[in-house]
Amino acid sequence: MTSKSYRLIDSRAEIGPLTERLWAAPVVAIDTETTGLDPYQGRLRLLQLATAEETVIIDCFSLTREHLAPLAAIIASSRPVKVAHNARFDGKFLRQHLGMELGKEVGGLFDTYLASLLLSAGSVTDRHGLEPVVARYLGQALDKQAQRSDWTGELSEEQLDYAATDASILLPLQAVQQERLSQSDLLVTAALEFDCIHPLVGLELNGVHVDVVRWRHLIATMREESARLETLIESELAELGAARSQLDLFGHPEPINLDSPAQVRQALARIGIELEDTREWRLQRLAPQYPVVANILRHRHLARNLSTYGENLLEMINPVTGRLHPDYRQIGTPTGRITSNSPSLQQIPHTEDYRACFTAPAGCKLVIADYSQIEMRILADFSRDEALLAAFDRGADLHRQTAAEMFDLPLDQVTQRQREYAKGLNYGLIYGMGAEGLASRLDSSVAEAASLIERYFAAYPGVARWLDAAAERAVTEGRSRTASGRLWVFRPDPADPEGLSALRRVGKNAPIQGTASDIFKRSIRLLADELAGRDARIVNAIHDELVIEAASPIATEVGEILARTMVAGAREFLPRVEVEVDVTIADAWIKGG
DNA sequence: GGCACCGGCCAC
DNA sequence: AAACGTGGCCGGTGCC
Repeated sequence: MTSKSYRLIDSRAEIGPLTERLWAAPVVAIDTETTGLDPYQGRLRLLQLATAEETVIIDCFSLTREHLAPLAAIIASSRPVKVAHNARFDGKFLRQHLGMELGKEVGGLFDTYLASLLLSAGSVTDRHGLEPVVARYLGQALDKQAQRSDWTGELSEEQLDYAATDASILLPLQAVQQERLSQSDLLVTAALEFDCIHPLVGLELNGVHVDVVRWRHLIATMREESARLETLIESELAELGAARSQLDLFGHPEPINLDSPAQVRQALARIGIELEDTREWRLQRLAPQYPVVANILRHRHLARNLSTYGENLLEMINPVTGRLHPDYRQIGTPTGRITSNSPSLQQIPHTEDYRACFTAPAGCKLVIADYSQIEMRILADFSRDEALLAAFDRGADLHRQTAAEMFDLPLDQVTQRQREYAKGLNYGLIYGMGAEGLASRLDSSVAEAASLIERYFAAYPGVARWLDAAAERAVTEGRSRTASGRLWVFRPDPADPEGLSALRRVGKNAPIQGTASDIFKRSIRLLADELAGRDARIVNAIHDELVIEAASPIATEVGEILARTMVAGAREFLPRVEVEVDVTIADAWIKGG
């Protein structure tokens, strides 16, 4: 084991010579130990650095930010390459506690965690903690027991051993993964991902500003209506003869729990409505006929939003910053999408009542930019469909155009509702929605739906060919790649009778959704570099939308930078199609028309 | 009391 | 017949 040869550094005199030696190394492994997971509340305890020649452990309780300052340039630079396992975590603590910017320069990082995710190519069973990754690529056992130990006091020999090994093991791991990435043609995607780490560190540390007063008001309004509906529903059910025979301790009838689908189903059965389940679409059909069903739907909507967003969201506000700092998973899906949780800012309802609560702080504006119909444009580029490319060339709004065709209207007579409808249709059809699915959406016959689909694909024959070929490839090759080369190896369940059709659908979707991720990540990096040095920062990232908080005087300029940069990011992967970005400048997270 | 699963529904 | 793809998250429910 190399771990015995570490050196503990706790005097500033050693930093200068160490820095000199590190500059000479081609690769430096880096790891940190902290007293918690939150960079705003936890402290940085140790900083470990390893090269082929040596492993050092720096005691961050003994040495200050000023003492360690000589290391900052190495941490930020592209050479030596820094290797870390989940560098985003270390990057947050390094920036917050030492003012260092891990991976600031393009090409300066190799993340063994992200590399593992890419190499696993969408496997849902592979784990990616350092221990399983070291086992997988080095065939070596790693003891992670000390990870959750107390790092606040005097450190034991075991803890220091652990800290040193965690860093030094990254060097052979990186070497093996580098080779595997090369063999699997994943180097371009890996570089794309590694360059995205530094911006995401910024994104997480920045967090997003919430108007707490407004949020509380929203919750209170919803609570009132929810309570009113509860009483109303109870009495409506009673009138219809669905009162429960069970009585509580005081002899009152036990109210049904509207949060329980089973109880709702039973209550409806007692008034003569037999349902397989109580999903929204079923209840929706009964709502016009039964006021009580409409009320149940409304109540469910409120209850759901209250529980998912309500008070919970306020509890996640960081006590130090007063802002929300979601955890992002940089490769959150096999297609490469970023996901976020605690809270997931990616699923806040799109209605203004919610979004208006996410605001720009005093002196700032929010600059909101999203790609216009990016997946349809990717499809146009991939398929080279002439009609679709031409539509984007002349700046057409594709969803509007589809609506015009469907409803047989001139373009300028299409309503917002019809356009929204057509949007669902565009995305539904390209990802394999069948005639049955469309018929139920349209409330039409299957034959009518089938002829509509035929008409749709006749208008875009290149699209039909490409989708067919993509589905076929998924079946014959069992894998797909995005424009950057991101790989997803499909592992269909052989026992699933619908497995083949599901595979064909995902074969159509994966390259498109995945390329959108590639583009988005490239744009994040380009944008972060453009914003460096300006009073502006990325505060939210939602698949194809970026939200920037910018000092009011430069908001317009930032808007222009956003549009230009996002188009440039897309251009790298889409040589054939026009790309558009919609930009809104506002005081809250509400997009303009 | 923790865990896994389910029905249900929000986003893109 | 909700099979149109990717997620996260909630409360209810049943199990250990």
